[in-house]
Amino acid sequence: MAKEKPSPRGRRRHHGDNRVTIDDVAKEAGVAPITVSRALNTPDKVSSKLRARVDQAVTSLGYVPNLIAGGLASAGTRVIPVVVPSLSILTFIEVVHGIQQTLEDAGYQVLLGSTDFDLDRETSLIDSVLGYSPSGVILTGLKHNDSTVQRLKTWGRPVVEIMELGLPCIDMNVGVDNPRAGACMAQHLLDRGYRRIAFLGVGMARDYRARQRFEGHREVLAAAGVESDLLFTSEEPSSYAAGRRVFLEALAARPDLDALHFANDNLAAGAILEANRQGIRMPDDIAMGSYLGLSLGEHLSPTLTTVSVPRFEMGVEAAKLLLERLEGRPPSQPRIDIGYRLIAREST
Amino acid sequence: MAKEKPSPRGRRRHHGDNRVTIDDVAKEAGVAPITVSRALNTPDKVSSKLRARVDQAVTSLGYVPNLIAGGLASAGTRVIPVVVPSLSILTFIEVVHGIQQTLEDAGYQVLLGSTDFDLDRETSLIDSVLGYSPSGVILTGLKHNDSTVQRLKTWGRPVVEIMELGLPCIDMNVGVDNPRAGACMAQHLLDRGYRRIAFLGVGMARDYRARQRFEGHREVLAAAGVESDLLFTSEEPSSYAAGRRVFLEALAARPDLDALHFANDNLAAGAILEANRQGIRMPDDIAMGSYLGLSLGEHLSPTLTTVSVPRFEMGVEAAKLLLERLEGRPPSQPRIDIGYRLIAREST
DNA sequence: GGGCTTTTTGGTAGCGCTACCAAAAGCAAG
DNA sequence: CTTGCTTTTGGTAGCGCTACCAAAAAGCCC
Repeated sequence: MAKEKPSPRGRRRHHGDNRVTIDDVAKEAGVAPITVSRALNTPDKVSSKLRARVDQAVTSLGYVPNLIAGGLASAGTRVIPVVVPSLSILTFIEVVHGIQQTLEDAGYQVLLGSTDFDLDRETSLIDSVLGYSPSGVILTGLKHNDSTVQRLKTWGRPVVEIMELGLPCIDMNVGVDNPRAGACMAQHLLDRGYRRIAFLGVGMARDYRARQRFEGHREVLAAAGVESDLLFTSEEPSSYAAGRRVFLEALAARPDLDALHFANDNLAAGAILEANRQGIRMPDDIAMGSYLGLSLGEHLSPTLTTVSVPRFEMGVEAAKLLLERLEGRPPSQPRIDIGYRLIAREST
Repeated sequence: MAKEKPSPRGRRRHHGDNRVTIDDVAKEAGVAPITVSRALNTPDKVSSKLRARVDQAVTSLGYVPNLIAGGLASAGTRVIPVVVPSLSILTFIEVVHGIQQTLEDAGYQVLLGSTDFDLDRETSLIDSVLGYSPSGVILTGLKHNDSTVQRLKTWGRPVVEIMELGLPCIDMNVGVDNPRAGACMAQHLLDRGYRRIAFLGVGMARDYRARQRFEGHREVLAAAGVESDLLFTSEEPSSYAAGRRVFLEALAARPDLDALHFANDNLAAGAILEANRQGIRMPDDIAMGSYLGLSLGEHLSPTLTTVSVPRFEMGVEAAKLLLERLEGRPPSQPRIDIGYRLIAREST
C-alpha cells in the first residue's frame, strides 16, 4: 500500500475539473498507477489477472485517459496534423478523407490545417501544430519555405508530402507526376487528331501543380509541331462558373480551336454544361479533356474524357506510409507514385 | 538570479528531443520562465521593456511553445474536435470548412473525427478526443447515445450541435429545421400545380435528417389531400449514380408522377443528367426539386429548383458561438436557426 | 517621507501521465 | 534450496508549462 499520501493536495487545483485520473483507477484496482498505464498501453506486459482488475476498474469508473498528460510524459501525442491549401477544393478533401479514415482506424487523430496556398501561413501553421508534439505530419506539395523544411528535417519524425511527386522531399512522398499527367492528356488529344488545342485553367498563379501539367502539355504539343502555348486562365477560385467563363473566353478569342484541355474536371463540367445550353456539339464542334476523374464526369453529356487520379487512395497510402514508420516497421519505400489513368470517353 | 540550478538534470530524458523550452528563453532574456509565459499569453500584464526582451529571445532561439505542456498545466488545449458522420458527403465538408476557417483565425485547431453515422463510434470517438482536453466540441445532430450526452453535459465546456435544430440540445445548437425545409419544397411543388409527387432519397435508414424532411413533405401533401407517402429509397451512399438509379426506379414504378422531390442536390443532378440523356423534358414531362443549394444546380439544364441551406455559414456560426463562450462573452443565444431559402428555377 | 493601493515580477507546486530503473515474484535447472 | 534467469510490479522523477500566491517595485495621496 502507498504511504499515507504525503501531499494531501487540498482542493483540486483546477476549476470543477473532477475527472477520473489514473490514480483513481489504480486505487480502485488495488495496483500502482504505472500498472494501470501498462495495462492500457501495453497489455501484454501485465498479467491477465491484474489486467482484468484494471479493465474492470476503468469501466466502472468511466476512466478516460488524459492524452495531454500522456503526451507530455512520452513526448508525443497520437495526433497527425494534415496541412492542405484549401478545404473548398474537392481534391484535397478526398485526400484528407483517405488519410483521416486510415489514421482513425489506427487510433490516430487528424488535426486539420489549411494554408490558402500561402507558404508563410504554412510555416506558421506548422510551427504551431508542432507544439502539439504530433507523431508525424502530412503536408501538401514539395515547395515550402526554407525554415519549414529545416524545422521538419531536424524534427526527426515522419513527414509525408502529398499530391505531387519529385525531389528533394523532406522525408517521404506520395503523389502524382503532374507534368506527365498533363502530357498524357495532350498526347491523347493529338492521337485523336486534334491540332488546335488550348489549355484552360484558373488560379494558376497559386496552383503550381496545374502549371506543371500545363508544362507537360506544352512540351508534347511543341514536340508534335503544333501551336503549344495557347493558355487561357483567370485568377479566381476553381468552380463550374469559372469553367464556363474561361471556356467562353477561349471560344471568343479563338473560334478555331478544336480541343480544350482543362486543368480540372470542375472547370470542364462547367464548360460542358454551358456547351449543352448553347447547342455546341462535343466532340464534333470541340473536344474536351480534363484532369481528376470526378464521378460527375461520367454523368455529363458527353461523358468527360479525363486523366483520373486516385485521390482517396493517395490519402490512404500517405497515411499507411506514416503508420509504417510510426509502428517501427521498415518503410517499404519512401516514395509512392500513385499514378493516373487516362479514361477516354465521349468528349474526345 | 536563480540559484545555481538545483537539479542538474543530467542528459535530457527523452530521445534526441532537444527543443527549445521556456527555460531557455527565460535564461536568454534574463527573466523568470513565468514571465516568458505571461509575455506570450497575456502580453498586457508584462512591462513593455521585458516584453521586448522576451520577444527578442523567442525569435532568436526559434522558440515554439509546447502546447501539450501548456495544455496540461492549464487544463485545456486550443483544440476543437469536430465530429461529423462522413467526409465523403459534401455538405459536412462545407460546414467543416466554415468551422475550420473561423476557428483557425481565432487560433484554435480543428481535430477531425468521423463516425460513419454510427452512434457507438461517436461515443468512443468523443471519449477519446475529450482526452485531449479540448476547449470545446462541435458535433453533428441532436441524437446521441445517453452516455455521450451525459459525459458532455457534466464536462462543463461549450458544446455545439450542428446541422439540425431542436430540443433538447446538450448546450448550444446551430442548424436547419429539416421538417420545415421538406415542407417548403413540397408546398412549392403543390403551388406550381403538381399533384403526383414522390420523395426520392438514399440511405434514409441512417440519415434521419432526410427522414425528417420527408416527414415535413408528407404532412404538407397529406394536408393538401394528395397522395403523400410516395417514397423511393435505396440503401446506398448518396451519389449521382444513386440519384440516377432511384430516378429510373421511380419512373418505372409510377410513370404517372409529375414531380420529384429529391433528398439532396446530388441525387437530383444525377437524375437531371440522366433525363437529359433520355430526352425527358423538365419540368414539362416531370418536375424536380431538391435540397442543399449546391452550385452545380444552377449550371444544369434545366437549372435546379432547390431549398438552399447556407452550409459554410452554418459552420461559421457554430464556431462563432463556441468562440463567444470561450472568450467569456455572454453567448448572445444558445440556438441559431440558420434558415433556408427556396430557389425556384427552371426544373419546376 | 510614510502609508496606501496598484502593478509587475518571481518562487513554488503541481497538471496526469510515462520513462527509467530497481525490486519482487516466478521459474528452470542444478 | 540455491543460483541465475525471465517476467511482472512498483517507486521515483520528471515531461514543459501555468495557477496560485507572495514579494518587490512603482505610483499616489496627504
